[in-house]
Amino acid sequence: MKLEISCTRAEADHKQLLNCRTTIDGMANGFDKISKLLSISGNEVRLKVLFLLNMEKELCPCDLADILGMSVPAVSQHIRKMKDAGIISSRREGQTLYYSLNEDETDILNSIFKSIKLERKTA
Amino acid sequence: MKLEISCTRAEADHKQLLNCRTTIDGMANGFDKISKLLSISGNEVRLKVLFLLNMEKELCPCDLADILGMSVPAVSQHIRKMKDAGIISSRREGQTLYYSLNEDETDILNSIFKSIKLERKTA
DNA sequence: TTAATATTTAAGTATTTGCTTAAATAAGTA
DNA sequence: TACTTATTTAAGCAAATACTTAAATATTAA
Repeated sequence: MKLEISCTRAEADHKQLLNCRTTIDGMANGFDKISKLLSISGNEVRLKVLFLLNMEKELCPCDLADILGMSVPAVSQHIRKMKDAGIISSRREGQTLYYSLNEDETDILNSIFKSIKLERKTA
Repeated sequence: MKLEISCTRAEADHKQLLNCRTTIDGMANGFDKISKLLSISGNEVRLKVLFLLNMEKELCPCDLADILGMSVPAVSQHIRKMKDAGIISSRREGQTLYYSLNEDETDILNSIFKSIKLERKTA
C-alpha cells in the first residue's frame, strides 16, 4: 500500500494526482453510501424485486418467490439485505409481511428503472 | 424451483402475479444488462475509478493506483472488468495506456456521479 | 391447545470476489 | 543487444455471495 506519488511517467501531473486524491477523500461518505446501494441493486434477483416493488407498490415474500420462480428463503435473504440497507420497509397484515420501497433521496433507482424499461424498447 | 403459482393467501391476486411474471420475463435483457452494469459499479474501488475517469477524461493504471493508494495489479484487474463490460476503453501512448469512459447510452452513470457529488454537500 | 400458514433464521456448501506476489508482455532507451 | 518502465496476466488464498435444506418464530384458526 503505497501512499506517496510513485508514477514516474514524465507526463504524470503530480498536482492533478494530488487534487484527485483530495477530491476522492473528501467524498468518502458518498462513495461508501452509493457503492453500497449499487452493490445491493447489482444482483439480478434484487434488481427485479426492487423493480417489482416500484411497479406494484407492495408485495409479500411469497408473491415475490412465485413471480421470480425461486424459494421463499432465498427471496427472504435478499429482502433482508435490502431492508438492512434501508432501501425497503415492511408492513404487517396478519401473517403476511408486505414490503415496499422507501423514499429514494438519490433518484438513482428511478434512473435505473427507466433504463431497464428503455432497454426493452431498443433491444 | 417451483414454477406454478403457489401462494395460498386469500389476498394473493393470481392475475397480478402472472402479469408480474410476464413483465419481468419480457425485460430479461434489460435486467441482465443493467444488473451487470450495477454490479460493476457497486464496488467502491471501481466506482471511484469511474468517477475519476469522468472527472479527468483519461487516466493510466499507474495514476489510478497512486490516487487510490493501491497496487497497480489490483487496479489493473478492476480495469479489466470494466473494459470487458464495455464501460471503458484504452488508448496507447508509448508505454502508457490511457483509459476513458465510453459513451453511456443509459445515463445511469451520470445519475450516479450526480448523487455522489450531492452526498458531499448534504453529509 | 393443536395445527396450519407466512416468514425468518441458521447451517452447510459451491461459487465468486478482490486482493497478494511473481512472472509475462510490450514499448522505449542506452 | 540489454535494461528500464508500464501494464497485464497468472496463481494462490481469505472473505463474501447466494443458494439449499431444516429448524425456529409469529400469527391465525380450529
